[in-house]
Amino acid sequence: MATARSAQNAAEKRRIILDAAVRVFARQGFHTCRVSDIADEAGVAYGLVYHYFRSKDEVLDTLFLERWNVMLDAIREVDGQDILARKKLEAIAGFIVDSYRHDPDLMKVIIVEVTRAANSFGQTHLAKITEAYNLIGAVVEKAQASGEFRTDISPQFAAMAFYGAIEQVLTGWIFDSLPQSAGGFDEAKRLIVETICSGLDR
Amino acid sequence: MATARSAQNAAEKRRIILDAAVRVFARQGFHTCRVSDIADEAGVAYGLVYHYFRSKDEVLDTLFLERWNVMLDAIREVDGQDILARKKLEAIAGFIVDSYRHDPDLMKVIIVEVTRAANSFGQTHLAKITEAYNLIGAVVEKAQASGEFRTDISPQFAAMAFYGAIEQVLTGWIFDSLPQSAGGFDEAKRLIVETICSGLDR
DNA sequence: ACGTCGATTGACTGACCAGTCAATCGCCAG
DNA sequence: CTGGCGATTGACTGGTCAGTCAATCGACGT
Repeated sequence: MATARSAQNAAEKRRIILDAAVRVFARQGFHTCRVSDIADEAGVAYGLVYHYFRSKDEVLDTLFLERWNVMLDAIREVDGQDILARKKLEAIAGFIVDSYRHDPDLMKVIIVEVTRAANSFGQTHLAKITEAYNLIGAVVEKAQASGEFRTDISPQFAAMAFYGAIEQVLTGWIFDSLPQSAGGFDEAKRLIVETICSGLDR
Repeated sequence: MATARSAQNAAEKRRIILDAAVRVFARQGFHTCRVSDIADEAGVAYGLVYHYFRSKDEVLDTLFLERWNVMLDAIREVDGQDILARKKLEAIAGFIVDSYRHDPDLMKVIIVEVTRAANSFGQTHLAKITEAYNLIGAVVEKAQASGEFRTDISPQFAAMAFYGAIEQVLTGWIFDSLPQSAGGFDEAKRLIVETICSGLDR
């Protein structure tokens, strides 16, 4: 039966190209790399990239949306749980940090080429990106309503501060402005949440 | 006397091109715009851009370094004062927010095209960017030594969280993910410092 | 007047690269 | 075996632009 096996092969090839693209984008950057670099890295012919994707852009779009949707689902799932907001923020920060630990190249691409590049690609995905801020904002808002968080900081601001802190730490790791010590990942989760929830004051 | 007047004219022309570049970069992004767009916006001939700058890159480099050095000096100046660290952070956040208020286009270019694009341009300026983190880290470190800040959060982390929060808020304004209300700028300074120093907990 | 020299012009070139497409491959059904 | 069809190939095209350069301008000193 041709259909099933070839469908599987097709999906595998597509994945091979996507994975190669992650490595190439992470190494050279989206703008600086050529489509032929992706093809070479994947070990396929130039034209095959265009068999599986409409354009170079679509490759990056796919990578971003795949991962970002997983993250949005994770945040929604966490928010549905009946736990303290601080625990929710810990889980969210943990998810993002673990994403980086598990596949630093992919996270580098998403952050550097999409999230932090709202001018070019981010523009297309601005709504999706903003969705994350809104979900985090909702966590904060509920915590304010329940009395867990103070109410004189707008949830949207709090969300930006929280997400910004995480992204800055990842960016620091990505570009070696911040040392990645051995047990640094778990330490990082704690420090981020601790800073945002309890503050630096003694 | 030719020298003085022409030197002034030259400096003015250079400035006209730089200012035009800010508008063009902010509107279209560095990668997407052409050098001819800058020349058109400045009302000069294409070739003149290359009389004043070695390359398109050098135009962006100049814009970034001009502003970033001012900021580094401002941070150093603030840190030299004998005030609470919280006041120092307020002054630093205030300086950055005011920079945005005063020239949103320039800040957009610096953040979007350099600071948050460490892959392409940021790589060149990584050392300069990191210098800011280190200066902020030093503020925190001293505050820990004096007992003003808790000592279980590394100064480097705190600096990243603080700077990340600010940059994320500016990015939110830049791309309209975050509403810029009328008195929002001063409110923003307060909220950022309040969040990082005192935390969200009630 | 006139010569000099930096400022200014914009047409042109060379390189680069995304995307196309006609040709070939190879798997499977009949 | 064979025909069909999707997968795969990679040479080629068209368009885009950064950067060059020879020509012109014009301010100023003599």
